[in-house]
Amino acid sequence: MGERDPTLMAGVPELVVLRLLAEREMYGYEIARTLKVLSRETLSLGEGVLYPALHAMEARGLLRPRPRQVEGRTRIYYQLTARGHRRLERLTANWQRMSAGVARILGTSDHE
Amino acid sequence: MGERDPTLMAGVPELVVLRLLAEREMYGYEIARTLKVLSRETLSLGEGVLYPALHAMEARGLLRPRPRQVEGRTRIYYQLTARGHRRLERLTANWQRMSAGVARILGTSDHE
DNA sequence: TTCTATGCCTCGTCACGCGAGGTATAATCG
DNA sequence: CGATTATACCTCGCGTGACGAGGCATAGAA
Repeated sequence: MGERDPTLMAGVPELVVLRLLAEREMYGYEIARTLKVLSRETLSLGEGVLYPALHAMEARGLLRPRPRQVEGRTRIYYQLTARGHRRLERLTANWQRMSAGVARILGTSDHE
Repeated sequence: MGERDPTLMAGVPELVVLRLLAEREMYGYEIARTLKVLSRETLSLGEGVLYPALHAMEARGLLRPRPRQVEGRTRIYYQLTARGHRRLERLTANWQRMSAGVARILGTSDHE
């Protein structure tokens, strides 16, 4: 029942969300907007991806919800747990290994 | 019925297989081995991934099978079609955009 | 009042990655 | 000779995750 690796599948949403939350706590809507800006439009998580992902990560103990009322609206801020930090490191390492692998393949003209 | 993009999901297997076949025609087993070596063990396509992927790509007209008998064993070499080349370009561009996006997120300490 | 932005949510689909298993031949090694 | 290893193909079934489309509610602007 340990954390299951995304094997080859990207698992990008989980990775980037964890990364953002490692910086500071944020709420869903904010995460989506920030992601768009930082990635310069190349990464956009639809809400149909984002919210289910957040719930799943919460259920796995990777983040802790911090609901707040702000100007009549409910925001659910999320904090990374210790587990979440560990997960982030792991996923980051995986991503780097695998994207490096892909880069090597893509840059292959048979040299090296 | 045009080619469906892997949205955010990696679609790495399809991408790397197309890339290898762009270089020269190869058969399944060879692809698996080559991939391992070139990516330095970081990318390994199990046969449960590779063969279904090859069949799917063939069905979509991205590659053309070239069966041959070699030393009593059957090898199915695959050639990239024109469609396959176009698909490769597209996927490559997508991959680069998105991995750049991820890299930007990962490298975020709030600067830039 | 109607529209836009904020802010949350769920449901159903679909494709895909993957492990486990299966077949068959050729070569190698005891 | 028999067993094991490498080659070479394949399928089935599972799980999960990405996604679009939709829905609810409030605040403020037009």
